[in-house]
Amino acid sequence: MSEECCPELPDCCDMRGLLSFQILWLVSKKSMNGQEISNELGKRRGTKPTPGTIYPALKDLRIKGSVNMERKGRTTTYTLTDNGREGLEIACKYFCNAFGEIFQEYGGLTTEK
Amino acid sequence: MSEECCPELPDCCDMRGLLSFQILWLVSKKSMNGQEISNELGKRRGTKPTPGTIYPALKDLRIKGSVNMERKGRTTTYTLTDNGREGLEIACKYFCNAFGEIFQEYGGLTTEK
DNA sequence: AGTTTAGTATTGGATATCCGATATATTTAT
DNA sequence: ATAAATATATCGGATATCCAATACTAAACT
Repeated sequence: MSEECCPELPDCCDMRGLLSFQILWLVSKKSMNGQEISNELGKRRGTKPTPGTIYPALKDLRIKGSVNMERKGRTTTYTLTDNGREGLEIACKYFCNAFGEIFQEYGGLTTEK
Repeated sequence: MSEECCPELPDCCDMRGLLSFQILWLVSKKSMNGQEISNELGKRRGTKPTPGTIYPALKDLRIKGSVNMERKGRTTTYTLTDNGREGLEIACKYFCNAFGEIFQEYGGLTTEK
């Protein structure tokens, strides 16, 4: 088996969305560059976002003031701003309120394999 | 206080997405008409989707074969198809794999108020 | 020096999700 | 019968999210 599980994409409904939210969540755990963020997203979503997806998203988050960019040589490190951390708190509340029941009812079933 | 909590929308990131997934989840619990589905979404998201949001989404799900429509008088009742139920299972797996950690780390904190 | 690789970035095109506005049909109320 | 309310539906416009393709820069390699 591979190192991480490989979630299949359903054909019943669209699973896009919440990319910027998930980026903020990941960056809140650890400041990372674009490739590292893409890798973390790939682990969770099954497919790594392409450059045309991830870099515009990061640019928007910078414009919103949610993350800082610091370029050093070849890589750009993204760090959560204070503003971003406050917003993320609200976003997590919103997210858990909207989707929490799905985990409570379904989430526990997949861990016991 | 009001009957349901009122999640605030963050300004740090976009919280759109997964509408069709959430509709399938709701309909899997109970066949409903458009207004009932909108009301359930409103409870979870804080704002009810407008007709311009919900009806095109339901139409797409019907075209995909995930739900059936049955019009009776003024209302149209939406029911999950077998195909939709299979897809929803996959979608839940995908969703929990992608976002589960956020609940595990954050979700429990909001229930104790 | 020259080549390759890694990381970043933009462009163009597609789709889903959002709203506000408008419209229609059915039911209920007057 | 008429009016009001309910439920459904479409249209136009905006934005986020997705990909494929292309391009650029800095580092590493030969």
